[in-house]
Amino acid sequence: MDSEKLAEFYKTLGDKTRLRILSLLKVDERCVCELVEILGISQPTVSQHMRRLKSVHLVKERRQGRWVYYSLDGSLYPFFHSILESLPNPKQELNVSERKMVCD
Amino acid sequence: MDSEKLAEFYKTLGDKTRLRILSLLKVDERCVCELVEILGISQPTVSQHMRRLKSVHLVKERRQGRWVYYSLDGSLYPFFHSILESLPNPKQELNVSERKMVCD
DNA sequence: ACTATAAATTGTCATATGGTTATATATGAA
DNA sequence: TTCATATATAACCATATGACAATTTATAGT
Repeated sequence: MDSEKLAEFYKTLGDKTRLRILSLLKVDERCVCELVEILGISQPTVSQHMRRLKSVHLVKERRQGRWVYYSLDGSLYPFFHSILESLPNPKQELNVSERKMVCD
Repeated sequence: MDSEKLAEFYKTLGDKTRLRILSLLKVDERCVCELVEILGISQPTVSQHMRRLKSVHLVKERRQGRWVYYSLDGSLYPFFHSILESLPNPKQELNVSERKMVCD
């Protein structure tokens, strides 16, 4: 991978909201509307972030009815698991019942 | 590390020029004036990049006379070596004699 | 076909970024 | 001290970015 593409990749990681999204996707796939609720930002903003994450193949999408579910897709990056490990735990992002589901 | 600081770290990596600098420092420490010549950008621009790289502890500096030599300092990051490995080879950045020195 | 809902796109705005030139600071040599 | 050189900082500018509201597109259900 050349500097240009690699920089694009890191630039995509260089945003607090996108890191939070990746943290959440570590736990489970999510549709846009779920992310909107959990993150407390507007739907278009989430969609833009997902587009960007998708453009560097950090996530992939799965359409199911009206919903588009996003999940991690780091297959391109040999060091992707290192990056994932470095992400903060998403527990605090989730509400009580979700957190319970994650941690049980 | 929280999302905020981690994003700052990746944002610092998210620039082509800074990645080129890190590639070069993989080979050996460099002073600012060397980087100016190799990279073909102005001295203030290099200094700004070095300040930013230093601010997230990706490089450290060593003053020697009038020169400030910068070298890698990824001690903070457990996955730093993974990131370094992903950097493109800096050979093409260097001129013939430098390349010879690096590769011999 | 009509309605409702999920997601994507567009337009706009404030701020951040990466480059430049000009200037200031720091160090070594004469 | 004076001069030369290496580096840092400041001021500026064009472009990129991340947020929002408004709109469009897509899909499911009635």
